[in-house]
Amino acid sequence: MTIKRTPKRLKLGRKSVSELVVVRLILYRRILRDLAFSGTRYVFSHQLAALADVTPEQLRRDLMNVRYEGSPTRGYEVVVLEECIGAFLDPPTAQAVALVGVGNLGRALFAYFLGRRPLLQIVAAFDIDPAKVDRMINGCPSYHISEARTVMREKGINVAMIAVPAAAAQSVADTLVDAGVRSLLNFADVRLRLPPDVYVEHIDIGVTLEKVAFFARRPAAAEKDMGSP
Amino acid sequence: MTIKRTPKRLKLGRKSVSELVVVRLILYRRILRDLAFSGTRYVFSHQLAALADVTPEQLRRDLMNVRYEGSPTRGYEVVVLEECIGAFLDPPTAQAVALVGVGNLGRALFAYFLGRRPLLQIVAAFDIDPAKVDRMINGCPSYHISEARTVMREKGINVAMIAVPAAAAQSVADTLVDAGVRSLLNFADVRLRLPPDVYVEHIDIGVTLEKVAFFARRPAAAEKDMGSP
DNA sequence: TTTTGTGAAAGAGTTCACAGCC
DNA sequence: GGCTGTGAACTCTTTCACAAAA
Repeated sequence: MTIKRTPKRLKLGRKSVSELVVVRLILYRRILRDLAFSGTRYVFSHQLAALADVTPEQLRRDLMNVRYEGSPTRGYEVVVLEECIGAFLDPPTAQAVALVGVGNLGRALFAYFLGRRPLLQIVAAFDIDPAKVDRMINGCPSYHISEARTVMREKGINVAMIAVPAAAAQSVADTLVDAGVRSLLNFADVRLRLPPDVYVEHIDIGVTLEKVAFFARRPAAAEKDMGSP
Repeated sequence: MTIKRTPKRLKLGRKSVSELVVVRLILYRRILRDLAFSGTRYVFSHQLAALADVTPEQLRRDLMNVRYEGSPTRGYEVVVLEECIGAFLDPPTAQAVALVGVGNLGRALFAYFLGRRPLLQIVAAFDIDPAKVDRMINGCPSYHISEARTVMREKGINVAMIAVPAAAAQSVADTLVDAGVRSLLNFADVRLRLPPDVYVEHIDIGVTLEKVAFFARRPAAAEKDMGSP
């Protein structure tokens, strides 16, 4: 009966993909890498789905976004599928990442990225503490935050991680956006207010732990996860 | 035409609430605390919604889960609403939390919980490194992981955070479940396979950064966030 | 057979739109 | 007027179920 029409959401880039699909594709690829490393040649959707903790139907639907078809007899060829997902996900060229805040969390992030992820490298760290500035940290130069604009333009950085105390996060984010950042990963437990063309992802540890504690006292009903990323 | 019937998902606890609603309620409460601290007495839904980066309609719908009604003239009374959300979210008694892995990330987590969150306290830390075991870390005793079962039973811990290398995470998780944990927050970048009555939340930093990097190179379409937690 | 890829249906979550109230 | 609470509509996501393939 309703004659409504809400066109909305014109495709972005080539074809519009939801964040949920992107996250799962990233996850599938990681699992495929492990499989390839352990010598597996082929996987069926139900096997890969089990490893990723999703249903086989969901996996297959997600893979429709990638240009690759499996064989009904052998399933998916591990390395080929991994490459096809990569072709979909990866930037044409490596992306440089900045890290702001070199406290415990910042150092943990450095440790995380040591060795892996050649396409995403932390190439600059920032802080305000004079003791942490103008040094090399895990092979990466650190600067005072006041130099952000210059350094980030120079190195062409457009992705940054914020690992500073909550009180400083908004001002740091403003500085980064001013320095040309397009996309942010924020670990401080404040919601950042930024221009709509900047993509922000919050990893809110406090909220997440409260959530986990909340669901720790449910009756006994099995509930699925597939949560944060 | 289809005569299908899929009853499914019987309510859990009192009334079934989705994870998304729980996360947002936790977020609203944090913002209400800040507002109360800064002396604000009343908020309208559109103000609180703006601070939480959701629509006013969504905020109001989320609040339907909480036993509290606002006034059309003054909006919501900050401290009262905060308390009502607390009554919904909080455990009847404080919850004890364990932390496994006292590396950089583990120490960052300690720093995170210093002072705040009186209802969620890290009361035991575990590691395998002899240098980190049988000491006090931020006022919290640390034990070898082999003592987990005893210590956790003794202290009645049923929530744990896993901050160990990926290779060790599954085995740690198995140990914890054996020790009676009902709910886990996992920071290692592996998907844990656990019995369905254990609630698991993954904070997968690698996946999340790849996601952020992916969305850093979108055309220019404004996309909302409200992501991981 | 068992598996893949995919329309179609179901289920979740969000937004619209309006009644009722101050 | 401007606000809240909420049924109804809408949109997004997942699951079902089946044709086609090897």
